[in-house]
Amino acid sequence: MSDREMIRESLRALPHFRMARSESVERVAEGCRTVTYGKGDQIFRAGEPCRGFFVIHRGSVCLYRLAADGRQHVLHSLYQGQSFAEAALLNHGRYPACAEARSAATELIEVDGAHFQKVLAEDSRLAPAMVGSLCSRLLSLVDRVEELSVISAAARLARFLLRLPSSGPLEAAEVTLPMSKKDVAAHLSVTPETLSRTLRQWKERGVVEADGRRLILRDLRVLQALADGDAGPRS
Amino acid sequence: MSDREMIRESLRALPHFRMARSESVERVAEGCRTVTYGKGDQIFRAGEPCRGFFVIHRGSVCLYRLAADGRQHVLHSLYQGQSFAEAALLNHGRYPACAEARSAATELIEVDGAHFQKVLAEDSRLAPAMVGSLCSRLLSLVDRVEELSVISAAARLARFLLRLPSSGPLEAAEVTLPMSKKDVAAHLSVTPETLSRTLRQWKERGVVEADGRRLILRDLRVLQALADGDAGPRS
DNA sequence: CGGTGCGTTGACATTTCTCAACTGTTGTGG
DNA sequence: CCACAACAGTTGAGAAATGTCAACGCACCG
Repeated sequence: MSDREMIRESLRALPHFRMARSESVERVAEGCRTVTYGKGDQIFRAGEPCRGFFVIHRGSVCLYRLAADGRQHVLHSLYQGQSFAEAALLNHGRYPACAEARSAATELIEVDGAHFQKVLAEDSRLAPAMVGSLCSRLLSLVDRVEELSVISAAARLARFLLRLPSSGPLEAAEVTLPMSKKDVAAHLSVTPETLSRTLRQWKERGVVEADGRRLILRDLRVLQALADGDAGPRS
Repeated sequence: MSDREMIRESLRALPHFRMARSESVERVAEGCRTVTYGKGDQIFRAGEPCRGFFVIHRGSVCLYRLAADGRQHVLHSLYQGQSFAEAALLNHGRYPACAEARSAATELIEVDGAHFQKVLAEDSRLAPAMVGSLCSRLLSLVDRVEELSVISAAARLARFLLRLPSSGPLEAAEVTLPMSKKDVAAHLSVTPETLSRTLRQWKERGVVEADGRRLILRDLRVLQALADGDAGPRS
């Protein structure tokens, strides 16, 4: 598959453009190029002027901010098929956070900002298509706000696990972590230590079994209760 | 001012429609009605089908979710001139949270969902105008996610105070809380006790002076450092 | 073989919440 | 006008959740 075709495919698969005419997508694709990053490479920094937005074709990316004390705080982890920085492009003109590749050979499609805005202005059917997906992004952020403000580390982890694609029988779903536990911890805004301890407790109670990144969820009911914010039995 | 005029005015002032043609706004206004709620009245509940979205003409509203144990968790506090539930309308068709009036005589404009979507589809200039404001809403949520995941209760309070409209000299800005301390606490996702204690500490250190809802910020530099996430001097 | 980094574990510090008590204010019905 | 209820706000004591620091095993990689 040529680069051009690949770009068209990836764009078409994006929620933003799923409702758009293929002609519109075609035009957007003209303003794209592919870029490849190595693990840990910085894609952009908070405050930089916004050249365009990105679609992940392969690999993974994380968005983070730097606190005053220099620590990274992960706002979002993104994977294949997701896009980021559109909101920045269509508003600020500046990136609100830093972005970094989290896998080796992370391949991104960079959509040129000026070109995209031109297409957006000229093609009257593109904007309505985007409104829907922006709203859905908005709602998922609302969920995240709730998660962070409301619920405990254990509940966040339970939710995370239950949302992973699972295989196996209903009463013993098997899931595989899509990233290292350290990164899972960062994604959930807890320390790796807390995550490790939480998992150990669950193992001791027979709620999960663990083997590296592969987990077997033995008691979905308990996990669901934890995810819903029930404190769960102490000690 | 007639109801119709009031509605037009309020809509025009909304970020969503600031870039829209006045003809578009006119059409949207046709599908609106005003509703008045008393303090504590429920506007809608999470999961209900979405009749439309709302603009606050007077008063205040909070959006919250109910945890499994029945406690309310505030996701957002909203005031005059703000709108809510558009994202729900343009996606789910269901409200993702509960909404409640927080002031007596809270007057809302209810924009009929079906009518609005019709206008959105027919008027090709409305959607582009909305894309911008949805993006800005998105960015403000990203900020909120960062706040909640990153920073301490004291830092959240410091940020909150520094963002309030202030009067007085630069070195002793005076601000007035826009709601009860209890509600401020809920907005910041801390308990009223924690808020009270934090303020007391600051008073003892001479950083702020307090008189009910009126606060004098005596040391903006310290507050700014706290807001930036510096831990600040212990004890 | 030695280094690097993840994951785990323990001891401890810190932050924040919970529960309970008490105060002061406000609004209401008698 | 007063007694009283209701509620915001404050304070204290103690518990719970989570983070910090340090140590160690283990796998992977040059």
